Amino acid sequence: MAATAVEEGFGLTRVPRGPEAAAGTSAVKRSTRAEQEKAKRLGDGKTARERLRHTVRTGLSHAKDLDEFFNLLADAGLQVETRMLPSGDLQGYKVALPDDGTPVWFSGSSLATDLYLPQIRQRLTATEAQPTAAPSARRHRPSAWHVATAAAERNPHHLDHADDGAVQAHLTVFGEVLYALPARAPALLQAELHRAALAFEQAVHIRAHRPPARPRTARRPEVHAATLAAAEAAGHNPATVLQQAAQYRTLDDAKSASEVLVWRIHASATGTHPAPAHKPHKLATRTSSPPRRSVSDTGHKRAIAIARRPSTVRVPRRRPFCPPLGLTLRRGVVATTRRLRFAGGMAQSLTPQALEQQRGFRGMSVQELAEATGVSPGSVRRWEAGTQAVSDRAFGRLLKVLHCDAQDLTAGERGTETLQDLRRRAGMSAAEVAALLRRKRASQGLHISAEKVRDLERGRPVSGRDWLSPETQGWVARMLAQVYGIPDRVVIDAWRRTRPNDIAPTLPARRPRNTSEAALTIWRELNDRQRSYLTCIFHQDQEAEEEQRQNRYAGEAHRPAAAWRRLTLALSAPADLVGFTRIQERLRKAGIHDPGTGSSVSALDRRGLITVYRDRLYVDGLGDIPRTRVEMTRRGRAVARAALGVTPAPAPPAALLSPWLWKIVVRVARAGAQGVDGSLAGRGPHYLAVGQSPDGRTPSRGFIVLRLPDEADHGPYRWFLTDSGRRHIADHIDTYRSLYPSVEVGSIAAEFA
DNA sequence: CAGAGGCGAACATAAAGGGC
DNA sequence: GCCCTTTATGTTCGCCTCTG
Repeated sequence: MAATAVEEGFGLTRVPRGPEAAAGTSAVKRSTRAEQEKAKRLGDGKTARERLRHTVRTGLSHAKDLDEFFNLLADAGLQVETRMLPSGDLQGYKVALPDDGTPVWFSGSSLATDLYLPQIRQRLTATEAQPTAAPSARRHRPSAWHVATAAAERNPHHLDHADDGAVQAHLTVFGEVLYALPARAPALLQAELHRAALAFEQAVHIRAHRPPARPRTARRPEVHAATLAAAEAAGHNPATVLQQAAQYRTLDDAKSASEVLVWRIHASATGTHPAPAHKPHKLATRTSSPPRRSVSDTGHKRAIAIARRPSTVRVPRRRPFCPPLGLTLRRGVVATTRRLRFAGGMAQSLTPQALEQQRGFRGMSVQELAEATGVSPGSVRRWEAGTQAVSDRAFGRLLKVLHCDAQDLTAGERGTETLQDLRRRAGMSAAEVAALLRRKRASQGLHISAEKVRDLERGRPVSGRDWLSPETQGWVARMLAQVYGIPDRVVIDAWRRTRPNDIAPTLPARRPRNTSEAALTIWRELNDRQRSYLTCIFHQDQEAEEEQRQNRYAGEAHRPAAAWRRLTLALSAPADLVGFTRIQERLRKAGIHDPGTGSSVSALDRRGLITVYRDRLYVDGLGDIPRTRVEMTRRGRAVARAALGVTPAPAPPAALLSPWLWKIVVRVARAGAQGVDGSLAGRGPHYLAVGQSPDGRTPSRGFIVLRLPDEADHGPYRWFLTDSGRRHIADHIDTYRSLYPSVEVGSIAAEFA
């Protein structure tokens, strides 16, 4: 029903083929099977055609004319060849990836219809013909980000009111903006923007045409998947997503307009900001709820089974959108919706349309996906039809094959994972995990079985006396992290979400490093002078490390170790002109009054305790003078520590936040129901917010979330604590207060104590 | 119009899940 | 740990659409 409405509303029925269909659209050309195989062989997620299409489109979006266009392609490292007519006019072009073998050429039209040379020429000409502002006005024009965002905000109006051609033009230009953005965006946003561009490319492709006189059912995967992609990728339809995006955060309240735009696009596409249940949904809502294990009146956890005999209830051929739980139409018959059992109970379940969309994006047929995933095509069809859940093992393989994140396939978001989600992502059954855990020494005595793993994941009491202690649970959490190949903190957070009423697991303390006898032996072999040098350099190194730590706490950007560990030892110039370096000062205090760069330094270098760098430094009045810099090696630090009896400061337990992130969490907690405004738009959200990821791979902590304030149904979104964040504060506030006394917790101390 | 490929449905079976 | 139930998956068949 919903699908029909969307299809009718947007004419998303079928894309005409052939040249007449291509005009004015950006229909992409699918990669051939051979190209996909080659990409797979090379361990590449993308085929050559996809890479070229992206690069060419990016170049086009930056170019003012054809010359610049070809120059940009060459600058991007592509091999470019043009064909000339006898008249001297350009006839066409072809491109190939930089390749040490025989280049495989693709003509522009074989990448996408809008990359055909006449189309490009037409577009560039049209761009040139645009009236431009007077030069004087340019000085005051708003930033490109503001312009782009404003254009995005106007798109809903165009979609609603403009004619078809104009709509297509707006969408094409917006798509080009999306392609151009990554080049200008901060590095951490580039991946998001790139994904948005790809999603939009698919969406625009099928928006182009009104339905033919005789409605037909889309059959081929690219057409159907793209239809869904349009709805799905853009939060179900382009008009709604853009309207919604415009209402999220105002540009003016954020430090970075680019982040706001990315946030808006991402939030619209993934439904990051679900309106509270009591409020009217502003997003084109997913009509599906993640299928959940139902609980009967008796409390007996038994799901309503999927019909084993579908002869009684015919499943419709197509269910583009998951029906709401409750009632749904099945070929004119009202029947109760059957809920999937989904092997994980509360696990984030696969969204059928998301799978179909991801498969469509990659141009894979059901057969191909089934082969790659190691299941039968029948299973893939049932997953996409929503009649069968994906097993834990198949889910993990699916993520690998589709090169996507769990959140791309499920309604779940990063930072909301349960223990079972983590296992499904790793593609393991409970029995496999139990077997792997049993092999670990730390699991001895725990008698880990698949049943205990399941009990743990369901929040049920785990049998066995040993399981009660937080220390044991900490060990289990760490072993799970090792088995799944993810950081401890991810498991700890998922553990707390899964078992909120338990005591938090305590991660095993880091073992104090033993003083190495080998290090002491090296120390004994040094003469007094060499020992003094090593000691002074070590102290200076530690001082630099502490300075660096303080700067980081103060919010300064991360600097690579090479930039601050390399210490200046000496300048070859009279001391009365250039003074002494800090290391030389230390050496003088230690009684070495001729602190030069001679044999002692070389001896330490030879033993691998320090690395010596020699270069020249320009000093006013003296010109270029030789400079000697030294950097301690790990071995050098170990020797100095062993000899001086210094034990490194214990690092905070892995599940705790850095002072910087703790400060953010405290700030959001202190704001309470008011929330914190968009000024939080730094890197913090990547580590802390639901739906984000610090590294594009592991989930964020999920401690804060951007949403409308309670009781508000419009206006700017603000940051609030999640339950997970609240629990984390309650679990660790005392530890944090002693670890980071400079972070003022204020009123929340009483609230969370 | 024939063949290929995609898809849904029906049935059989292996495996996971749950109760005791 | 056993046994029964439930569910995911494999296999096969027939229908539909597209392509040449």
